[in-house]
Amino acid sequence: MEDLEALPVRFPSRKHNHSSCVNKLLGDAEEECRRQKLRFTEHRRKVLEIIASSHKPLGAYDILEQMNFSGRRQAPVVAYRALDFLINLGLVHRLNSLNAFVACMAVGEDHIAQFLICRQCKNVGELNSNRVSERIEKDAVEAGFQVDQQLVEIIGICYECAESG
Amino acid sequence: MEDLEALPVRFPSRKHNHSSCVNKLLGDAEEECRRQKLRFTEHRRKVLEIIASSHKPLGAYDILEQMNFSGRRQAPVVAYRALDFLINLGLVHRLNSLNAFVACMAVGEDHIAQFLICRQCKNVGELNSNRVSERIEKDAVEAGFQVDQQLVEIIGICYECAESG
DNA sequence: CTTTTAATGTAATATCGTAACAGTTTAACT
DNA sequence: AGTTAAACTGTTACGATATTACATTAAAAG
Repeated sequence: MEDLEALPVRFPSRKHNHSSCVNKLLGDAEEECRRQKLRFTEHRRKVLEIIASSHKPLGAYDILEQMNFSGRRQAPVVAYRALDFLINLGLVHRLNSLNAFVACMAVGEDHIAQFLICRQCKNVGELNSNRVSERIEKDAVEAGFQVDQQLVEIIGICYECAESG
Repeated sequence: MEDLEALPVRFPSRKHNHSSCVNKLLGDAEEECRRQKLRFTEHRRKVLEIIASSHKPLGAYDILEQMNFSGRRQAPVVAYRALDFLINLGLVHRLNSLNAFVACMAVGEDHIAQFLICRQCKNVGELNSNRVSERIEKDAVEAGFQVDQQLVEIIGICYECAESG
């Protein structure tokens, strides 16, 4: 499967280093907020940090649990508010099939997010295939439908889980 | 837009007659249950009837409300059990983006369901494009991912809503 | 007709998400 | 700086969605 290494987008490997994801995302967030004159507050930073530290989707209440930095238990709405903000900024995606959230792996690439969800290791990758989104757009139009938003979530097994049985 | 009339699959028109949908679906259900030696009980029939009577997605609790035929309020689990059964049989689909359910419009056609959800009239159609599902399959494989299940939900405006402003 | 499997009834509870509103901080503008 | 407007936070309560557990009943298979 060596040839796959050359592909532009690939399911994230288990070995890969998350801390670089986190740093990149936090940097992107800061820059984007500066540009749009939005406030990158502590809650928002913390939530992004938590989400970015894993490629496994996290539920809002999982995130909430990890927000106890001041010893206090936060109300759910705190997590949801930060998530809404980050989603609007395109830094976080919501997985509708799991009621869960993942960090965006393609910030600034102007993509229509499409997700690959491994049901074994639970990691999530982004497919983000223009060929898929264009095909959807064309076929929908043929069916008499004008597309605003596409939701593509693909459940299966990633190559690493497939290899390790 | 007359030429669209010739298309094999099209977003369901407002004018179209639901009672034929209901009858067809109930017939399919009975036949399928006979074939697989499964029981098509009252709850299951009722839930299918309720869902099939509309192309608008219904939440489990909406369905539950309409199940008060014996004057008694049923417990949520009653609706969920029937829904699970019908989904396994392929007679009902779940819309993850809405936490809601619709009747299948292509029973027995061996399709991978893809949904068109009109955000104005709330009706739902099925796109069920093989070109889309094959494109997804191919691109996922290229990304090192083996597909088990595809989830495609497309939000937008149907042609009738678009025409009427 | 008895055994086993499937379905139901019922209560309780888990999980996910939002509304409402008072209080505080920040930015923007005199 | 002082004032105002906008955005963010804290807190409580609640609404919406979904599942677990277990006792009971009904149906099918032997």
